[in-house]
Amino acid sequence: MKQKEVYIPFCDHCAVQRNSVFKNLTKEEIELINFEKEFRIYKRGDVLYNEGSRISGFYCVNRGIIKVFKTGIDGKEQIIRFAKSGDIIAYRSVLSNEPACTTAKVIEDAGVCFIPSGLLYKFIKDNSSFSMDMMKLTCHELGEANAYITDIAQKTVRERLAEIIIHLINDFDIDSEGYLQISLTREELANIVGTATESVIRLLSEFKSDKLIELNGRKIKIINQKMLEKISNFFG
Amino acid sequence: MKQKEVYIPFCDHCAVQRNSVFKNLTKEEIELINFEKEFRIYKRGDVLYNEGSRISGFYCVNRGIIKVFKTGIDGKEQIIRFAKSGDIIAYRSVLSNEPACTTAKVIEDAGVCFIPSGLLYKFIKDNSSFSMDMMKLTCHELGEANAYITDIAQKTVRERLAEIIIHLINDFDIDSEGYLQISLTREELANIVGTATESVIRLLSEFKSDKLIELNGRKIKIINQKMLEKISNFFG
DNA sequence: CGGTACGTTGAGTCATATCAACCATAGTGG
DNA sequence: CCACTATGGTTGATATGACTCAACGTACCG
Repeated sequence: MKQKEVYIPFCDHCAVQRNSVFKNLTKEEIELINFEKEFRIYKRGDVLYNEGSRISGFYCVNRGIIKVFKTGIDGKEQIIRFAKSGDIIAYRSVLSNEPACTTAKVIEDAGVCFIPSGLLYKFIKDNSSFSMDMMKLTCHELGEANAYITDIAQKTVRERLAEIIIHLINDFDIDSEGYLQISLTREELANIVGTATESVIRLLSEFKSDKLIELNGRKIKIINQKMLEKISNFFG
Repeated sequence: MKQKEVYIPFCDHCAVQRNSVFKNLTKEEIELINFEKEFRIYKRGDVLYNEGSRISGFYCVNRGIIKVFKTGIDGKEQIIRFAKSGDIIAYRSVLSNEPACTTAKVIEDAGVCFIPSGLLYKFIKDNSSFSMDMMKLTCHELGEANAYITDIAQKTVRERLAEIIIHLINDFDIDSEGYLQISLTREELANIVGTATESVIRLLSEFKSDKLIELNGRKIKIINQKMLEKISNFFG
């Protein structure tokens, strides 16, 4: 992990602007993060932390994409969420004071700030607006988790795959040519949907012959989003 | 809903003792809840609030059992959690300031205190210990939701049913004769596991012939918990 | 006594998992 | 430079878990 001329982001040009969870911190508090944080650079495949480990802080993603997953029986990953620029991860373990219930692994080369737990506790204690924002964030995530439980329990793999594609569009956008701005292996897609890799492959090529998407390796081009939404039964 | 001589519980004899999320509130704050809360009595089948509605407060269960569920496609319920004495529900919607993402319905006749949102906001603002406890609660629930996503995505119905039974034992205990202290319809069981009613029926009678449980209507007697744990692949 | 909700069982079907073989690509080391 | 290996992608054949549909039993309730 050579780091030649690493540009370390300053918090006050970074998180605050983005309407992030830090938006209600005071100048002094931001300055404190800026002082105590540790900027780290990761490459694809690097692990930020492992399921079961105790962590002494949380992470704020500056750039890149991280996948957050649980490891199920016989090692199969279940991807719980992705984190991208502006998102924080591992705060759940810090706040519930439990070992990490997930592993975080880099999907696209990333720059991440590590912020010690102490600061999180301090801000929650001192700054009730921040406290409220954190609560809002957590509760929102809980709501999404509940929705996902229902989906996974009730929808078919086909519906779920379509829905995941819609979610990825919402979270990562598509470029001017219609290409989804995140590329995942078929296995990773399977590990979000909760199915076998082969099923994802088959369904993707089904979507392709139905002219809903086009495929170029890992790049997915969205042709008919409306129809995908219809298939997914998803109204969000 | 006739209420003759309703005994309204006093908060200081109630929640605080129980090592609940309210344990770090001051005497004055507890008194405030006691003053502003509204005690309500519900019978089996009554609905506390509906998915999609805006709610102006949250609920603290004094006695009884409530099921909290989302309604999926063609009206099939997905039970997310149960709430019993000492548990609070609907706080998620209040804190995230979103409409309720679940419906809450009574399973066993219940007494419930309704506490207006304002108090929750106030306590989070004024009392950082409480704020931290709420955060801990939410984050813990989020961890459980994540675990459940993984289970539902990766385990078979058989494994999940066994696991649910174990969870129910942990949450609701068994009486001196080994009977699980919560009784659910087969359909409700199916709506936790995320499967069809018929599948639950078949698997339960399978468990019965394997001498893992005995069945008396809705009452489930636990014979071989160890084996159920083994089947469920659950280590918690 | 009929009605409604719940429980049970059997039979047939289908979506999805599993297993296996094969190809493409890229990185590695001798 | 070429085998060698690992990783990811694809396709086909086969197996099966779980759902659906349907019929029927049971029990409680007004």
